[in-house]
Amino acid sequence: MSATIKDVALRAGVSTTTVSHVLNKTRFVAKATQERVFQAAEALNYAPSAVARSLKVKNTKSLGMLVTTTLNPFFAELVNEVEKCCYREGYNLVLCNTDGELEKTNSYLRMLTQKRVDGILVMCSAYDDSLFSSLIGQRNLPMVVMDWGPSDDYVDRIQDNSVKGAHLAIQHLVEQGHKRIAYIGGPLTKLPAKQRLEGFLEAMAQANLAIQDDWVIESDFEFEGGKLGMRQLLSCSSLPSAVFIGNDAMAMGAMSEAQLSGIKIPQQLSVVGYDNCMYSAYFSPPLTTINQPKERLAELAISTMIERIENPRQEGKMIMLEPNLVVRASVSAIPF
Amino acid sequence: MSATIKDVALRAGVSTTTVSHVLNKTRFVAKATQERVFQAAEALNYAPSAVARSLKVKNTKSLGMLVTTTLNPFFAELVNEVEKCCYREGYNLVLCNTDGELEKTNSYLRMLTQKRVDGILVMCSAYDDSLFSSLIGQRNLPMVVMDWGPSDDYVDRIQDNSVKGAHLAIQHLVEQGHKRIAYIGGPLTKLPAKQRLEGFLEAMAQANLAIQDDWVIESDFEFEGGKLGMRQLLSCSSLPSAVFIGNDAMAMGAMSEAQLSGIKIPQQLSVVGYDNCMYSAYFSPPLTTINQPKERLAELAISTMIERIENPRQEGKMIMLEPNLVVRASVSAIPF
DNA sequence: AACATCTTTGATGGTCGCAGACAAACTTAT
DNA sequence: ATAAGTTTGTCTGCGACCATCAAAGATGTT
Repeated sequence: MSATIKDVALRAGVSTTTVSHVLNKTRFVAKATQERVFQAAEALNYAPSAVARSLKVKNTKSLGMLVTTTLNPFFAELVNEVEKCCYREGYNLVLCNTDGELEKTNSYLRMLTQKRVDGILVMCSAYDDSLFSSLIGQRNLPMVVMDWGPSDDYVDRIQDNSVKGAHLAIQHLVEQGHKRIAYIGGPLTKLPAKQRLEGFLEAMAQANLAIQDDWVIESDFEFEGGKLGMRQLLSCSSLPSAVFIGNDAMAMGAMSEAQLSGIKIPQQLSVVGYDNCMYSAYFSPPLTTINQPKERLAELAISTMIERIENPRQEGKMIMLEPNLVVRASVSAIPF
Repeated sequence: MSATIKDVALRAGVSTTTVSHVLNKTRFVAKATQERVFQAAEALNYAPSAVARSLKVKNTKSLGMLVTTTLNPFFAELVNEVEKCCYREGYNLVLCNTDGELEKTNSYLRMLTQKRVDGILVMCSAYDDSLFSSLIGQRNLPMVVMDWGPSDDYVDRIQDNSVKGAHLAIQHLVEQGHKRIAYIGGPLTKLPAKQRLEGFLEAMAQANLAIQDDWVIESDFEFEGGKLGMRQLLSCSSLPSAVFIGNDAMAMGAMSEAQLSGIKIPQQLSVVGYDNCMYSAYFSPPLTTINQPKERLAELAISTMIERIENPRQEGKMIMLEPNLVVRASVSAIPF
């Protein structure tokens, strides 16, 4: 099969120790000897076995990432950023889509544990108890969970401030003169969905605006869910002048549905999304939305992870990220 | 740290061999003994070390995937399908975005080799010679490359039939009465871009339609590239009645730009995309596009991969996938 | 010149956790 | 008592790292 360190040593006429040392630059070796080693390695197309190495040094330089689904553009962008950070830090990323299935999640958790990844990034944004208990079984393994909060002192948590994000959205609409505002959100089993609804409710109350019951709709954070949500909204006896939508994917579905029904955005209906996915700048019209700092999120996740890997005994940190409003063209001002 | 097989053996009062055998069901062990082993494993929270195992059995049950960027929705969807297949087959997927950088690609190639992944899926769709030579250095490693064709007999290749896809698109436009057709394509350093252009040219010729030079635009397969491409197209002295766009991401950018300029789609301008990404159904209007069978692509890639892993000596296969047209609402018929 | 001491460089063998070839112990049958 | 079957154990090696040891060369001392 592939050459081992022994083969290289043999060919270079030195000991394996020497080979190891020149390859890892772990102590001084005579120039000439180094040269011989390099040549031998080259000739044999030698690639040191990370698995043997890992067995000895007890780390694998790989991280697992548990994510609901990368089909959602927000997650896709986040994974992209995480991958970039991992690469920069010399880690490999093993991608695990849970598809929201407990069994798949558990199975992956088991695999990752056995493969001895150095840590696990969790981005499932569900606060389901059963998942939770799966996770704590792995307590020994460094973990940072984003967008979700098992109240455990030994995992690090990173959260976007979703209730603030919702406030920002509503404030913007109010400033533009909107009073009749609807909401299409994600499934309440997910923390961000819950928080965004909460923020919506709060902000509406703060602005002294009435909330019409059939104008707050729970959907699923997917394209199709947005479409369905909008259809439901359009079937109401009276229509709002604006709608805040829990994420950009649903916003896209919703806008498509509205426009198919002949509704002009933003003239007849304003919409604000959430996430600021890349493509939301290319909607027709470009979407006004709440930005989640994905790059920052990924960076924090990885740096926190690495800190924890290097110092496993420290207490769990909790990091809060601040969203901000990105104004584009999907909200119109209402004249008084 | 974590318990080893030895600890389990000790606690269960048996040899490590027995533990190994009951855990792997690799030979008969008396019921009672099994029970003791399971209990011991449970009590110690034992998770067998896949790294030690891999060292011994010489496989890692993980695959590497080299992909330009998962920011592109098409790749994101493909990766998603690939991940599903991997999971089903008991493999882990390590995600490697090359971002089109040779250095990153090489670095990842090295890492994957050292980590002893069982195979590498390549989806860079560049036919750059330098990348090519990086790859053949890894000749020993099972590889299936999609969307790209290093003419090497020892790697498997899967291609979508992009020239046919382009034909389909143009035929559809022609059938709807279009004669003035433009094209915005991807960078010609990528094979699919090249093939789609080729198909466009062929199909136009077949339909006896003239090709206006400034109506064929080379862009970059990104959202923004589509936008820029459309801007360029709109600056032409005369406008086409339809445009075929090399992928859905660019189609989105292009449509957004056109609509921002007050152009009605499809009334004033028809557009056909390529890829049939999930979200293209939610454009305004929903996009007529060429479907690439992503699920099938992923399945073929993985099954081919596994075949090759099990039988490394076989000759390289070449598999061609057929695209098909998905009609939605972005093309209008032109009355004669 | 001969010996001691220090420095530079190379070799040896144990270890990580597991699998599996080989074989031993213990039953039961003949 | 021997053969055949059942159940379990011993031992080596996978490929790298590393602490320890050893040899050779350099320098100093008498």
